[in-house]
Amino acid sequence: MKKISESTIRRLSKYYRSLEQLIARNTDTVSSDQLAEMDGITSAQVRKDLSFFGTFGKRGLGYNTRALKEQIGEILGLSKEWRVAIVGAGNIGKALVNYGEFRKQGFQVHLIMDSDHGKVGQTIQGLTVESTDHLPQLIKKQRIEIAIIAVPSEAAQRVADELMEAGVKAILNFAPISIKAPEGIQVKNENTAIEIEALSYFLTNQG
Amino acid sequence: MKKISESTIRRLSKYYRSLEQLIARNTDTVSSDQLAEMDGITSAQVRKDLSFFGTFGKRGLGYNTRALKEQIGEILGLSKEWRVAIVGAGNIGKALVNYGEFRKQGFQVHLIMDSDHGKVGQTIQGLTVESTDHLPQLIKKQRIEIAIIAVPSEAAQRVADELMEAGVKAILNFAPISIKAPEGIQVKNENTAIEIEALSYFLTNQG
DNA sequence: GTGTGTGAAGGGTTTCACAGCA
DNA sequence: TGCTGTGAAACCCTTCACACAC
Repeated sequence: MKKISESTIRRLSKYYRSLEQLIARNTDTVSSDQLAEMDGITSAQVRKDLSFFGTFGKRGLGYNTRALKEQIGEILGLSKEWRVAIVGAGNIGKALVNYGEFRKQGFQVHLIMDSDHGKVGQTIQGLTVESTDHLPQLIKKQRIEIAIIAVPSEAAQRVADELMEAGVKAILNFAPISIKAPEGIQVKNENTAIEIEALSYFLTNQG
Repeated sequence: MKKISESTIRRLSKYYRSLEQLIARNTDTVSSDQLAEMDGITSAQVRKDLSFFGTFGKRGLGYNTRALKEQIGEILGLSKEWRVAIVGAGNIGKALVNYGEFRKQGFQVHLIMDSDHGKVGQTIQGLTVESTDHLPQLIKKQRIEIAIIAVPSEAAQRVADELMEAGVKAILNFAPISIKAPEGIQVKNENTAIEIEALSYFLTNQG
C-alpha cells in the first residue's frame, strides 16, 4: 500500500467524528463541501484524502454518511477492540480512564498503574490501580497493545522502555519530552504545553 | 515579520523544554546536533528554525543554553503572564487547573466555570468553580486572554462564541469538534482521540 | 578543526481545474 | 446540472552541502 501521510490520517479521524454527528442528525448524504466546512478545510482536500483509499462517493450526489463512516472506521482500524494500559494515576491518567471518546471507539482501558504506593489499590472507574513494580507481568498478562504514559518527564523514557520490552507496540505519551523508540514501535507525543505556547506566539506576533 | 510556519513554532516549544532540561543538568553549551537528537529531528532543521529569528549560535561552538532558552521564551511570548480561564470542571478541566507546565510558563488560571450547578461552588486548587451563567461578566472582570474549552461537543461552539464575544483572543479546545472562529482569533484543537486513532491506523496498516 | 548560517535542491502536501459520471 | 475523482501546478517545508566564523 502507498504511504499515507500523518496529516491525511488525522483528517480521516476528523471526518469520522463529523460523520458521527451527521448520522446522529439523521443525515444520509454529505458532499465533500459540507464535510470540509465542518472540519475547516477545503473540499479538494477531503476528496484527495479519500481517494487514497478508494472511491466512496457518487458523482453529482456526494457520500452516504453511514457507509463512509463505516469505511473510514475500517481504514483506521477501529473495528477491532484495542487493549490499553495507562501508566500514571495522576490527574491526566484519571481523566483518561473516564474518557468516553476512547471507549466509544473500542479503546478499552484494562490496566492502570502507578509507582506511588499511596495510589496503588485505589479504584478508578472500577479499575484498581496496580503497582508499576509488576509492569512487565501485568502488561503481558493483560495482553496490552497500546500504552498511555502519564508520568513525570524524568520517568517517561524509562517507563517507555519497560513497556516496549514487555511487548507494547504503540505509545501515547503525555510527558513533555520526546520518547525514543526503535523502528516499528508507534509513538505519539501529546503535549498541551506546546499548543498553548503556540497560541502565545501567535497572540504575541500577529494578534 | 516573515510568516513563520506552525511546525517551526511547535519545534521551538520543544527546544525550549529541552533547553530547560540541559540547564537543570548544568550544561552551558549545546550544538544543533545535540538538540536535534533530544527532539528526534535533524540538526539542519534546528538551525533553520532558529535562523528565522536571528543568529544565536557561535560557529564551531554551538549555543549557550541559558541565552537560547531566554530568546526562545521571548519569541514565544512567554515573558508575559497570560490570564487563562477554563470552561468545564470535568476530568479534563480539573486536570488542567493542576497542570504544572502551564504555571511554570506563565499561564495563570484565574477562572474556572461549569454549567452544572452541582459543581458550582466546589473548590479546585483554591479556585472556586463559577457558573457559566455569568460567563461574559466573569471573563471581562478577570481580563481573560486565553480560554480553554473542556465541555462536551454539543456545547463547545456556543461556549466559544460567548468567549469570543466577551473578548477572549485565543482558545484551546478539548472538545472533539472543530471550533469556528473569525480571522484574528487563535484556535487550537487538542483531540486525544485523533492521536490514538492515528496509532490504531499505523498499527493496523504497517505494524 | 568544529559547528553555525543559509542559498539551492529536493520532496511532499495542498490547491487548481476539469473530465467524467450520476 | 451537480459533485466526485484526479492529473498537473503551485506551494511549502525539509534536507543538502558548503562558505564562513570561532
